[in-house]
Amino acid sequence: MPELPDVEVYRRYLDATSLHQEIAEVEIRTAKILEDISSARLKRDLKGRSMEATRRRGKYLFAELDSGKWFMMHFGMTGDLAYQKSLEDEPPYSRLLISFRNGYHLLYISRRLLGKVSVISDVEVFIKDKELGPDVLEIDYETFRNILKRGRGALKTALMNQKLFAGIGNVYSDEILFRARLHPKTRVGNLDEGHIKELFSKTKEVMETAIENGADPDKFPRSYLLPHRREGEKCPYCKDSVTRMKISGRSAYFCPACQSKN
DNA sequence: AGTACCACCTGACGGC
DNA sequence: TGCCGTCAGGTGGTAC
Repeated sequence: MPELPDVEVYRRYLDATSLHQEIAEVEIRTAKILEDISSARLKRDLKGRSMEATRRRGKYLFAELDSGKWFMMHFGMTGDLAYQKSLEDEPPYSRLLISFRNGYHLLYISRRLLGKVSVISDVEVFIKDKELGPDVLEIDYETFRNILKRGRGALKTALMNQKLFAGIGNVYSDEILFRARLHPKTRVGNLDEGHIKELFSKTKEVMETAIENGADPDKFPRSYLLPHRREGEKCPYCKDSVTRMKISGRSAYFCPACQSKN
């Protein structure tokens, strides 16, 4: 479930487990996850190296190698990391296996193969190539407002546009809109300063709350939409029914009573 | 330039 | 039980 909070949790996990250890072996089980790099090249770039630090931009995770290059990870819709000693209980869909000199292994897991890994030389260049907007965990209000005003169509679509804001995906955009009490189809151009302030603070609040709870939906406050994000479930505020609506190809869940259209 | 839809994959789940 | 359609937390390409 990798949106910004999930990837931030992975980043901290990587920090806590995998830094400063020499990579002894690399095994690519499914080459499909490689982005603009060959299996041989990825192995050459990782073997004998160690990860020294991590960075994240939106849903992209980067680990700096002691060579100065960066190991890039993106998780698609189904992705995870696992650090473990034994390979006996290896999780399914492990696509990349990094074995450290200490005997432990880091597994990159991707069921639907929509994620990508690579080695890049410059994170800033990578961000520029992908045209990623500012990370919403770090963005300040002025920037947030100016970017949002550039948006045109549905508010939900703008929030999820990684070129405007990096990090918000389908689930958390619904949560932000629910907490800001705005309809997902609200036209961006119709927002007033009060709406934008509310969106900014709810974006921060939702991201921070999600990270604090390990991006685990089961740990979310019951007053959030996420635990009730299914068609027909009761809205935690007004007991009206949560409704599903397709917006630019994705399912938006919202409460039609609480989230008025502007 | 912006927006909408499909493709990429592998399931999980509900209805019949 | 089994088959079928739909949906699933992302992104990039293509067609307007």
